[in-house]
Formats: sequence, C-alpha cells, structure tokens
Amino acid sequence: MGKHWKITLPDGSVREVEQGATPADVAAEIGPGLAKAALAAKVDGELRDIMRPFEGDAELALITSRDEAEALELARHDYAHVLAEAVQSLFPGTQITFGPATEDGFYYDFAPPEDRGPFTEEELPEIEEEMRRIIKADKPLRREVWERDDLIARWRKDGESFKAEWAKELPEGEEITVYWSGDPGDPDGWMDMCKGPHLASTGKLDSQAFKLTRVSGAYWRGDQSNAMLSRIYGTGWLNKKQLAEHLHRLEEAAKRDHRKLGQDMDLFHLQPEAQGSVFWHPKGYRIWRELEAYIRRRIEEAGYQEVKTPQLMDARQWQQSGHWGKYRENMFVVPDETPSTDDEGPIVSGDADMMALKPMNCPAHVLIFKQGIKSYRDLPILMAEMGCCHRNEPHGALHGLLRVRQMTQDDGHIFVSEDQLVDEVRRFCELTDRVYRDLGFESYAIKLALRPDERFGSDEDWDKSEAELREAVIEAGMATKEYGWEELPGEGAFYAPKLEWHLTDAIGRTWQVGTIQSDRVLPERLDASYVGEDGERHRPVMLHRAVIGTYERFIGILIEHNAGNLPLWLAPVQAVVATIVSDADEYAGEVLARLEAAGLRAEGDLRNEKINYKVREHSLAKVPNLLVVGKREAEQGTIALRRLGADEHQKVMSLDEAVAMLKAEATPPDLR
RNA sequence: GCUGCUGUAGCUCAGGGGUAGAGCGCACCCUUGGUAAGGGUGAGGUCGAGAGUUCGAAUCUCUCCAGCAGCACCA
Repeated sequence: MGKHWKITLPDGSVREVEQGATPADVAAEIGPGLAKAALAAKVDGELRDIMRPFEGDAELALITSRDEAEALELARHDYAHVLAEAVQSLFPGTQITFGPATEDGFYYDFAPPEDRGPFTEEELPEIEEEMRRIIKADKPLRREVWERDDLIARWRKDGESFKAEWAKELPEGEEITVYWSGDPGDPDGWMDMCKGPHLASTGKLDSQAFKLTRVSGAYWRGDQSNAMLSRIYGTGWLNKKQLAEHLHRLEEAAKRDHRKLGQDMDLFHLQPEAQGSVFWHPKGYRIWRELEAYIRRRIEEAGYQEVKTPQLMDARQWQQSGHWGKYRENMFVVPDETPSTDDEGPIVSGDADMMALKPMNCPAHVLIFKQGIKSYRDLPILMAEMGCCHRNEPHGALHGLLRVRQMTQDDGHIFVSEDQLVDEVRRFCELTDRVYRDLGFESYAIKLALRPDERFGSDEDWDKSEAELREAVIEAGMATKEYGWEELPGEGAFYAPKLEWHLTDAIGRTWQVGTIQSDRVLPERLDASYVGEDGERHRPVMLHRAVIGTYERFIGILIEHNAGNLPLWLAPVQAVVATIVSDADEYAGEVLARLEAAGLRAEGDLRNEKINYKVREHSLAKVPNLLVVGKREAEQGTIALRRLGADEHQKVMSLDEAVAMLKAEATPPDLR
C-alpha cells in the first residue's frame, strides 16, 4: 500500500490521493465532465502534463479550454509535434529539429532528405491530411525521462544529427524528457525530445482548427552561418470558429496593407531603380507635409530649434564618431574624387578619400553644439532635424514604407547637464503622449530596454542610466499598467539603455516608433563640453530622441491603422464636389472656390458620368466628403453632403454651413 | 545576405513550343442621368533582362535583376 498525498485544489479543498496518482485521476474523481475537459495541470504553479504523476503533496489547478492562453500554448505546441510526426511519416529520411508555438500558431524546422529540396506549398495539403489522421487516431502523448548518453545514441542511430547535437549541449544534470506519440514500442509510435508539457493525447486537438500556412527557410539555431532548414508554418486554435476568426483577421490586415492602399490611393510608388527609396506622389506628399507641419508646431512649442545638416560627410568624421567602426556596413560610401571619363578604366582610383551619406544625424548635431563656447546657462539645448538619412539595409529587409533605405527622421538631440536629464526625459514622455493621441492612437506601451550582454561602459554607468530613465517615466506618472510599462532585460543598445514607445493600432498590432536614449559616449568621442558654474569644462549628456521615428514608416503605420481613411486634417483630398448634371457646373465651381478659400483641399468632378458612378469611385478612393450638387442645390445655394463611412446617405445643408463645418473638422488637433 | 515562390497592357489577372487575351482604367462618340459601375467605338504589350536548346521561345534550360513570404539584420 503506497503513501497518501494531500492535493489542494484552487477552492481550498483537499483531496487525498495514492502514490502514483495523476492530475487526471483527480479530475476523474471530481466528475466525468471535468475529466473530459481537463487538458493539463498546474502543479504548484508549474504547467504539467495531466498524466504526469504527483511527486508529493501539491497544489493543483486543472487547465481547461477556458484557460485560453495556457490551452492555446499547449495546443499549438502539440500541433507542432503532430506536424513533425506527419512529415516524418510522409517523407522518411527527414530530420527533425525544433518546433515551438508562436503568437498565432506554430512552426517546425526540418532538414529534408538529401535527395530533395525544401518542402513546398503544394505538399502542405498532403501533410495536413496526415496530421488529421494522427489527431483522429487519438494517440496518447507519453512523457519519458531518458539518460543523456542513451538519447544521443538513439538519435545517432536514427540519423537525427541535429537532435543529437542538441541533446549533447543540454546542461549537465538537467532531466531530459522525450514524448511519445502512441505507446513506446508501438509500430505507429513516434518520439521527440521535448521539455513539455503536452496534452494527454493527440485527440485533444481539433482536426479542423489548424491550417498549414506557408513554407520558408530558417537557419539552424537562428544563426546565419549554420545550415538552412525548411520551415513549415501553421496557425492553430482550440476550435474551428477560432480558426475562422483568425483567417478573417488576416484578410482584414491584408486589406489595410499600405503598399496596396498606397497604390490604390495614388500616394507613392517604389521602383527598382531606387530600391528602398520612396517616390512620393502629390497626394502622399500632402500627408507628409501636413504631418511635418504638425510635428514642427509641436516641437517648437516644446522648445526645440530646428537645424539642417550635411548629407555627405568625410569618412574621418564618421571614424571619429565611431560609426565607421560599428556601422559602416550599413553606410553608403562615395569617393571624394571626380569620376574618370575614360569608359575603359575604373571610374575612380583606389586611393580616393571617402565620404559617406549620413545614416544618422547625431554627429552633425554635436558639431553644431561645438560651435562657440557653451555655458551651463545655455543648457538644455534642444536641437531638432527632419533629418534625411540613408542606410544600406539588406535587400531582404526592405518592405514598402516600413523598411526603407532613405528615411527622414523626426530626429532630435537634447544636450543636458547631469542634473537636467531626468526632467528632460520626463518632458519627452509628455510630448510623445500628446503627439500619439493627436494622431489617433488611443493606446501605447512604454518599455525600458535594459543593458545587453555585450556593451560599452561600466556597470555603474549602466546602473545610473537605467535608473534615470526609469525615474523619468515614474515622475511622468507613466510607469503604470495603463501605459504598458515594462522593462526588457538585454534589449538595450550597446552604448545605452533606451525607452521605447510601442503604438497599438486599430487591429491590435504594435509598432515601435518613439525612443529616447541617454548617451555619454558620443559627447566624449567628439569632445563636446560646456563651461559650468564652477568655470570648469563639463561633458553634456546627449539624449537621442524621435517621436514618430521616420516619416516614411509612420505614414505607412497611419495608413494601416486607419485602413486608408485618414483623419480629415491629414486626408490628401478632403472633399470632392460632384455634379449630377452639367447645368450645375457653374455652381460647382462656386462651391469649390468657397472650400478652397476656407483652406480645404477640394477637387471638382464635373465629368459626364452618372452620380452613382462618381459616388462609387470617390468612395473607393476614400475621399472623406462628397459634396453633391444638382439643379436643386444650385437654385437653393445648398449642397448634399455624403460622408465616407456614415450611416445616413446624405444630408442637405446650406453651403455656408457645410464650409464652416468642414473647416472646423479639418483643423489639425493642436490648433483646435 | 540566405531559402522558397513570383514576374504577361497603367491596374488585377488568364493563357502557354507556331510571333498575345479578359475585366477595370484611358481616348473619342452617344447619353444630362439624384447617391457604390449607362451604352458604343478605339488606342495600349520586345510576355522582367541576357544567354542557351529548337526550324521556331512569351512558353523549356541556365544566369542575372526585381517583387513577395519567411529567416538573418534593424546602430
């Protein structure tokens, strides 16, 4: 007769179980419904298999599909295993490596057999079919503890070199577990090395709630110098309905794609001759100019002075700033020499002095700071620049407006004395808050990225820098849950910790835009100083900061956030005057002139087309206001206003009323 | 940069070893119509670039370029 153990349930009740009992036994004891619904267990706070026996007295919480986050994580991990099992069963000789749950699904990385290439999208349906078979077979998932050497031998025997390598490198003394799908020894059994936990059997998954979505390459252990594996992605859910909702969300996101909307709305284009650099069309640049004018007003109000600095600077300057050493592979370098006109010869000689297009504005701002002697009375100096920078981003990284090679930052550097630092960071927190709310972002998160493993500077400096940034956010009253306050260990830049602002958009995606970093390195390298109250020279601290990041990327985010329906003050065309009959042409001209006189961006549509056609076209073009005029309106001095996305079809009002209303609505948020 | 997929008219896309098709858009004509596509006629393409195979290549093969997805990168 074994010992009895006390199991405490979340409601405080205690049950006695015999040695060897499992959470599943407890669930069964409580009731058949729970036994069926229970997917896993939390034993003393640790997520575990429901079939793993207790090891002593314990607190137990049973996980069901109602515990959505845990249940999804478990299910996705299981889908990944089922995927691996399916692939090995269909394609013998495939090596398995690693396959975790992701944000909305799972993936698994494989090394396909040598006689074939990576898996293709055409093969996915077949693999899905095999996965369904495995799920329907309801194979038990059993945990087993192995000795390291035995496991390595087993992997070697099976030709699983990646798994063998992995097992070899697991820390000494760590318990190595494998999971069987099916019973050990079963001819249809399959095993993978895994920490777990897993569901009790494959049948706990819904064979209709997953979908393999794509294939891609991925490096073994994420390292570019390692073998390229073949990755299969899937999305996985607890039930069919969740999957359908997810697929719907993907469609919605695709409709918001700024590259598609940018083309449909005639905002900008990209072409191979200028990879990664944007051709802004009149309407797109209109958005830019409005946004830029707004940012200018906000930063001037906050005490910044705007500057403009050179695009090209001598390589020696970049060497001194440290960029040449740390950042050169991302810089566009040009020889400072008249190109040869000899078609046959090299365009430039080998010994020309080099110059580089600026990838950042900071060194130039320090150079402005260094002009003349600065006193402590001059500080803080807030210097801003709509700085156009070039960065040689890898081809594969380029993506519409979101990742470009030529970008314009809403950059700024604040030169402060040590005792001004916290206050300036706090003021920056307030500036970002104003700007994001003005631009229509209701929620954002502030995160503090802490020191990375590889870094410059002493631990004391890091302690100090991190504490200062943290203190500033606390003083601003924003180190709270409401502001998504979070600290991210290891995510800082190599020279400094940074605060990051992450916007949440209309469909829940997040975008990092703003940042502020305190930098004591660059002022040192470029020997910037000011004269203190004591008459001695002191080093200023330099705060690098951006609110919207870059205009290119931020406009891309705005387009996606608003699905193209920009707030009126940013809309490139704010109103179109459309005629019903040509007899109203003259009146339409009058209406247009009134709108323009009120500072509104309006266009006329006097084409010989039916009003249905005009309504459709301008609606698709996302014109926010359509002012329809026919004979009736011309006689009465009214307009029929049709608003994009409004419920009622139209509203007839006097021209005066309409102009006043639209003018008020089109006022930028900071001027209201 | 790496892996895979894709590249045909301004746009979206079909086709496919015997020198090109649709819809939308555009131009012109008819139509003056009250809130999401009125009708007719017409113009538009070295089928991404180069090389190869072939009697013949837009189609097959190779190389390059670009786009897309993912990976890596993102000071």
